Amino acid sequence: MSSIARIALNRPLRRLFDYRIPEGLSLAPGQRVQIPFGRQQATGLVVDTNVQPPEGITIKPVSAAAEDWPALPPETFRLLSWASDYYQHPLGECLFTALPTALRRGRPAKEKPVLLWSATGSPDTLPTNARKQKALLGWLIESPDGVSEKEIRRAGYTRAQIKALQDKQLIEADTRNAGHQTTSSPETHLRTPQLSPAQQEAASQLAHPSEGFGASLLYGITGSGKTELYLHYLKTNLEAEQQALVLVPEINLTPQTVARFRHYFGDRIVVWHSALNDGERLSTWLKIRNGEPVILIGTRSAVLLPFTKLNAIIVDEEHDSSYKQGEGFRYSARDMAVYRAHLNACPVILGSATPSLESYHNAQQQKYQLIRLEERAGNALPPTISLLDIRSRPLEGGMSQPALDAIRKTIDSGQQALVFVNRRGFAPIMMCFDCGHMVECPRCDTRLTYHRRDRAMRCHHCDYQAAATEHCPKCESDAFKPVGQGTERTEDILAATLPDTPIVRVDRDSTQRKGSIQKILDTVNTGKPCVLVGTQMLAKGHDFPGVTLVVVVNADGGLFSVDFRAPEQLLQTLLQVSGRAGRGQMPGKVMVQTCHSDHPLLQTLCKGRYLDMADQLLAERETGQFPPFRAMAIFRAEADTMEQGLQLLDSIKPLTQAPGIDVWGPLPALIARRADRHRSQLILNADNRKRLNILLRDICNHLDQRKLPGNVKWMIDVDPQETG
DNA sequence: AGCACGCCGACT
DNA sequence: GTCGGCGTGCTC
Repeated sequence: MSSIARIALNRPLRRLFDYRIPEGLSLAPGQRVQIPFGRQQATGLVVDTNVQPPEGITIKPVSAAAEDWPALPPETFRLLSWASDYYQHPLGECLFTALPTALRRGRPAKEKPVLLWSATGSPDTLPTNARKQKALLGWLIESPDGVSEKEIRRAGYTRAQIKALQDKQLIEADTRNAGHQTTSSPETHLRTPQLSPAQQEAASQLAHPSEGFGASLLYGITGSGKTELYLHYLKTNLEAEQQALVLVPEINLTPQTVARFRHYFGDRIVVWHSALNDGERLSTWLKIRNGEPVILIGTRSAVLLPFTKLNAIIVDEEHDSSYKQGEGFRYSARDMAVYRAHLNACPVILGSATPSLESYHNAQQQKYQLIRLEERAGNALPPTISLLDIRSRPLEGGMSQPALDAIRKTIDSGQQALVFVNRRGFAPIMMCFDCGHMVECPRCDTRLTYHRRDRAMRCHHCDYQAAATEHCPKCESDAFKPVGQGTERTEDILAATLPDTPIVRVDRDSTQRKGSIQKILDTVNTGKPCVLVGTQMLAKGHDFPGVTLVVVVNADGGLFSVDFRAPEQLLQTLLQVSGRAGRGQMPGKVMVQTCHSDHPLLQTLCKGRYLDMADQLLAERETGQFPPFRAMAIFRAEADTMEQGLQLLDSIKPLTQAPGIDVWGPLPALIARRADRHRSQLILNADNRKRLNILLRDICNHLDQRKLPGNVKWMIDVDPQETG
């Protein structure tokens, strides 16, 4: 009797398929295979071997193994299998997200050989007007080792010019493999970061990789030098042949961050982020899979890479919500990093100035070791935070007079100021003061944001946009005015108030073009007086040593939100943005404009100790029986009508009735209609994670067997980041 | 997800 | 008469 392999496919199916393993072929979990599937050929991943074949079905044989080693090594395979079960997402899709595109499509696990062009003829035969071709040929004649197409194109030549020379048989391509770039010798990177006494104290508490699994929560206030600590840790603890993973939020993976790591580790540093193309991804993926001793700095999906010698994991800004994938396979890279460390029996360091309540709770429960770093490097003083009640103050474009005065004073004394606005565009609402009409998105239940720079009305929840109008589109009245604050409007007010001062706007619109953020940062880093105006983007990552004043235009959005995470997120944002102030020798000042200066949350904010606020927020979470005290999952439905989605969720509600599980809903989502899809949700809140997991699995099985109208989609979100 | 099968409307 | 619309069902 021949053996059977259970195989997962890259399809949204919650089931696996069994195949006969042909004589002479040996397969192991994680291995890539070619299989006949229906009447097509597909690429699959072996999940199990030696399983009992199903009855009454003719089993087809595996066509071939793509390679004789598992594309997903054991720990990576186990990590993804665990995640598939934990997040209740189809195993095949989970496993395949860990493969680069080429391997997903069944192509060989080999890098495309680099074509090197070299000259075979002389430029004499070229017509005189072919100047570019002549120049290129001249260059290639001087480069006997050949030049790659990438380099040629970077030098300003086009593919057509290469083709023209090739057709005339004046150049030829050599398919010789460029091979691995030689890594610079470790001798050139012997230096180790110098640590302050406070940093040394923190460093001494971190466990060595040889001690096996252990999670540490590094609470380090902004400016305390967490990155030096990471660098020092890796430098002194990671052996030459070992791999390490450093997770960072997308927005923090800047050339500066990478340069800082390269300074100590040279070419041992490799990066992984969304801007890489398929070829670069494959190349890095293979490096990791081959066990090359790299330190990988990467965003969310880097936690899925096939490390084989992983000995340390660092999650920087562990509270950052971008670690949670918001669609499809909705995993949390931070949580998977902790489980991965457990599987690899290595340490994981979670670092933040504003730890998530989840991680802080784990530290209090002694699951994580709490390490504090509460001293700013270089004796910089922490910023002072003050509230500015704007209830009865006249505002100019959202800015109160005291705030404008403070900004002017800062500029006059040769320093820089930062103004934080939580919305891009000019104004979030355009409203008619005659008929009361507000311009809405035709496809979503949202209002359109007015973008004055390009005279457009845009929806921030779908890709809809329309030309802005002078008059009310409904009643033609010219009492048609912007309501509320956006970054563009604040920029205008500041430009009018401070005509001789550069105003620099930083938001998604102003940084869209590649390299534009760098240009902006270069301007600011000259240290000349200027005002930075921007959104969340400003709160994350970048250092502005010249900034001594931070103004928060409006802090009230998160105070009374329906989302239980809103207060935590508000505090984190306010503290992160506050942390931008006063990095140099100048003490920083933060002014928070609010209509609720007596709100306890804002009161505690002024005292500035994040962990005190975290204690307060955790107490509220416990009273409300929210995570991390209970386990939460959301069933989301999406359909052409609200009725269909609610009906589906209503029909599964009886299945959720179990002891220890609270069920809320079904209810329309906060934005009930998005891109013409009606969204609803059923929230499950359980006192026991295991029981919740089993319940979710049962409901999935039930739903898989049911036939639903084609337009109705459902999905599960475990540990949701947003409950709206 | 693909892909085929299938059963109704407007075309050469 | 058939070309093609997308509803349903299946893939070891």
